[in-house]
Amino acid sequence: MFILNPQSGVPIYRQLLEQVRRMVASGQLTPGTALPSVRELALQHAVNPMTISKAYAMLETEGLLERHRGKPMTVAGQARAQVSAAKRVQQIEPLLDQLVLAARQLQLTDAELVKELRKKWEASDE
Amino acid sequence: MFILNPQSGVPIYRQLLEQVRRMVASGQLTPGTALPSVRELALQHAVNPMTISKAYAMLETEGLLERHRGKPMTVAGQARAQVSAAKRVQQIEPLLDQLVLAARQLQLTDAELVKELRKKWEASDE
DNA sequence: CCAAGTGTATTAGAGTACTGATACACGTAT
DNA sequence: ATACGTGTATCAGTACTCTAATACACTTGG
Repeated sequence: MFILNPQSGVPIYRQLLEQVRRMVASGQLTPGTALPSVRELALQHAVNPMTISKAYAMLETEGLLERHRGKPMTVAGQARAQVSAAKRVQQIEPLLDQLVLAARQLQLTDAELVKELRKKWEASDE
Repeated sequence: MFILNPQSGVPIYRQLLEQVRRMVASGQLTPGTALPSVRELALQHAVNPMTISKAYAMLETEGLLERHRGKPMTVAGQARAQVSAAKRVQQIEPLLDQLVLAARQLQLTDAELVKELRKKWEASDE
């Protein structure tokens, strides 16, 4: 359900935060949906359960998740299911900034960059 | 000369490492070129001089920079000036992977993604 | 020579991220 | 009631990142 890479340099909890935010914003996670359990995610990604739990707790503070004792965390009712495309685009701006900076410093052309992006896009098309 | 963002979550020394690598790979930094001094960069970005020094030291270990006592670090002679486009493209793969994952989770279309990328590209056109 | 410029070694400390072990409170199915 | 499923609090410890304050060795320009 989530893709967590402990080797990427990006803290695991932050990867999880961002991915949940995105999937709620896009409506792939709708209000009421139960999230994978802390222990399940931890086992699956060879990560400590508390790392997951803390990420979930932060998302609850944000109002994105709801906590029900003894039951799995669920997507909060107040979490707007479908955010406008414009607002969703805002969430990838930091990544775009990083990418464009890197491509410029490598003196790639915009054509090369777009070509590689399209290639990756197709490759992730399951 | 370099763009360092202490707030980005990516360690400063790593941002510097990557940017030097890219600019050497693209030939924007040629063998013999002197790099900005440790103290200059540190002042400019409100960062501790040792943070810069340590990044430089790592780049020397990599063979990308050369150290001359009492003089600025320079790009090493062995550092291949112009790496092939194919190899340069490899350096942005992790960023592309992150971006595509994010865009998919946000359920953006490839058209929207490419459009935003082009927009950022133009905006960074100095 | 001397002052100012290079990079660096050393040591100390703070803050964050993550691990690991343990224990607890609550809900649900049997 | 029992067993198992949730999430969580706590405490300790490790590793990494960055800051800070010194001091040193070297080169260059006056």
